[in-house]
Amino acid sequence: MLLKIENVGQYLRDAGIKPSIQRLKIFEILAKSYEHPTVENIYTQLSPEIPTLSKTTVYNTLKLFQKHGLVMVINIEDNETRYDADTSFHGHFKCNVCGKVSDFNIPNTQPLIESLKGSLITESHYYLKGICAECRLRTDN
Amino acid sequence: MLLKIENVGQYLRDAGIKPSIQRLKIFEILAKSYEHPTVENIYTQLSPEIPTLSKTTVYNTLKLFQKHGLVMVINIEDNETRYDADTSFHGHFKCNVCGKVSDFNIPNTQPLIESLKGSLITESHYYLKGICAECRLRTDN
DNA sequence: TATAAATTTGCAATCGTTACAAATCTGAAA
DNA sequence: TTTCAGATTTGTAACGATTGCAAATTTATA
Ligand SMILES: [Mn+2]
Ligand SMILES: [Mn+2]
Ligand SMILES: [Zn+2]
Ligand SMILES: [Zn+2]
Repeated sequence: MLLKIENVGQYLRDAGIKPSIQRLKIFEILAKSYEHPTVENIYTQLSPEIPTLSKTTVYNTLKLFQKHGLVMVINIEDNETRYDADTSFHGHFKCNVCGKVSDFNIPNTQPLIESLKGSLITESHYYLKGICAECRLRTDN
Repeated sequence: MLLKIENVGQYLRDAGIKPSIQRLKIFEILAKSYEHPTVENIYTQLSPEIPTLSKTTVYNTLKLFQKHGLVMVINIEDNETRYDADTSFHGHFKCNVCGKVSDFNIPNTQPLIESLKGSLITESHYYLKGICAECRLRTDN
C-alpha cells in the first residue's frame, strides 16, 4: 500500500540513515508507488534525474535500508528481486500476464502453527500468482 | 512432507515423463527427503552415483518436472532456488541459523481476498523465516 | 581552508542459470 | 542383429543479476 510519509528525509534520519540525494530519491520511489520495483526499475527511473547514478549505489542503498528495517525483499519470482517500503504484513499477488505485483490485506491474524512452537518468527510472506481481473477480461481466461 | 510414492517410475510415466536413470534419481531425492534441495544439492548428492551427470541435466529435468506439475519452486530466499515434490498447499519455514527449510500445515482454508475478486489464482506460497526451536536452544535467542 | 570520514562510482569478478550443439542412449524397423 | 531416427544427456560458452573493491567525489569537522 501507499505509504503516507510527510518528510522522507526525517523518516530516514529517524532510522539512523543520513539522507543523501540518492537515498532520498531511491526511498521515494519505493514509498510513493505501488509498484514493488526491481533494482533495474529504480535505476532506470532515476537515471535521467541523477545521470551519474551507479547501479551499485542502488544495490548498496537497498541493502542499507534492509539493515535498518525500512524495506523488505519480495521473492515472489526466482528471477526478479523486488523491494517494498511497506514492511507491515500484507500479501502480494503477481499477475503472470501483465507482470504487475499488487498488495492485498490479510484479513484475520496469522494462525499459530503447532509444529513451529518454540521457533522465533521474524518474517512472513504470503505470495499468490495467477491472472489479474483486468488481464482475464482483456484476454480469455 | 514426505511423499509416499511406491513406484517412482510409474509416477513419472503417469505424468507423461519417460523415467530415465537421471530423472528417476533426481525425483527420488526430491520425494524421499524433507530437505527442499537446491540444484547444487541435488547435483552434489548424485555425482558419486552418476559420475557423468551434468548440472545442465539437473536444471533441464527440474524444468521438465515443473512443466508437468510434479514439482514446485520455493523462492523463500533470493539467492537460492529450492524445489519441492510436494505440490499441495503447505507453508515453509526457513531457519536463518541452521539454514533448514521445513514444512508446516496451514490449518484453515485460505481466506477469500476481497481485492482479488475476479482474479484467477494458480499458485500460493506462504513463507516464514526466523530461528528454529533447536537453534534457539543451542544458541541464545 | 585543510583534513578526515562518509558516500558514491565504475569496473572486474562471481555465481546461478540458460542456450546450444555435439555426444550418447533408446527403441523400433529392417 | 544391425541400422537409424528421435529422445536424452552432456559440456561449454554466454548471459544477467549481484557483489567486491579501490578510486573518485562529497560532506562534515577542525
Ligand atoms: Mn507490498
Ligand atoms: Mn515443502
Ligand atoms: Zn494482469
Ligand atoms: Zn535452525
